[in-house]
Amino acid sequence: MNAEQSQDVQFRLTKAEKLCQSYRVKLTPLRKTLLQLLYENKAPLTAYELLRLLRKFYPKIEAMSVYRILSFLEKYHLIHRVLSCHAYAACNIPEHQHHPQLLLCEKCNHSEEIETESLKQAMDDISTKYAFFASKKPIEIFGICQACAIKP
Amino acid sequence: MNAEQSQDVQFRLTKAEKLCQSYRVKLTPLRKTLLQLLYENKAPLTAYELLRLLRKFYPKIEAMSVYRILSFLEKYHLIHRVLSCHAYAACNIPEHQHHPQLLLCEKCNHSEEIETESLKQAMDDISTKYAFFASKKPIEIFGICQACAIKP
DNA sequence: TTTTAATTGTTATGTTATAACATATCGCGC
DNA sequence: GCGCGATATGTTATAACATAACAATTAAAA
Repeated sequence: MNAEQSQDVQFRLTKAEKLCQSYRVKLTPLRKTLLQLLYENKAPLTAYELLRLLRKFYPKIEAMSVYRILSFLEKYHLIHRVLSCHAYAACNIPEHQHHPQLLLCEKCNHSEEIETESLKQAMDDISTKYAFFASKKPIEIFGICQACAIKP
Repeated sequence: MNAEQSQDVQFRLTKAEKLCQSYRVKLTPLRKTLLQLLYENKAPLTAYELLRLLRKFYPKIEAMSVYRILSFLEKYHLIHRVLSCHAYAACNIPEHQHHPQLLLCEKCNHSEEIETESLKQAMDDISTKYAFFASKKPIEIFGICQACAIKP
């Protein structure tokens, strides 16, 4: 990770801290470390991948704790649970609630959070047409990202 | 299940048989029974739910066989794998390949396969805007269906 | 009829997720 | 500082989902 990226991670962590303060909840060291791991990874990480990574800092941590932390972070919109790949991705815009839209690359596993107006519009159309009240669980779109498409 | 529904199941099974014939593959009794179970259920069923149901007819069947049959049926577009709930739903329009759009009710678990032009359009927009080549894995939209919304 | 491919059986194990209860730590009123 | 409740984490067990590897059987082609 280069200096710019590392700075970005720090910036996002600070933002997360402030958000937690505003919610009157605590971003404990454990929670912060896990969040940092997600910030440092473009690809969503599974609970057990996070477990292995966390053990470098907290050798005795168990799966249960990881799941608890993930629940906490999800509750405060700091991460998205990516249902389709049993994994968890950092949220890019935790400061306002939204219906997340995720592009998931099937080759490199990277996830990109997007905000596309026509997709929002489509959701509205569906609500109307089918009287279906969509929740805010991420819409997961699979495919091949540009970087992977141009690779040999 | 009433007579009309039962007739519909038979109709879809016949259609599935014909499709398999056209693909030169076999819809064996085991595969057909599993498919029928999915046709008879509005809600997607998990592999292990299917296992329990199948054992009424094939008492000695194991999980592995269920997964194999599910792979087969998915390969020939007869069912969709619903990633988010580890479950499998019958496809409504197996005769032509498409990018499935699923409405999943969080209360009653029913799934409805829809075809909404604006959602298709949104996918095209995203392809263009992000140079992202979407695959045909189902788009899963969560929420509350009309029937559940009006219930007490 | 032989031989080849497809299907199904069997056992073992890997992966993801939660339940239930114990212990520790923090913040607050006193 | 002390006791108390709330929050956070530790610990163990187990449920739920999924695949690997190899054996046996059945169907179809040569």
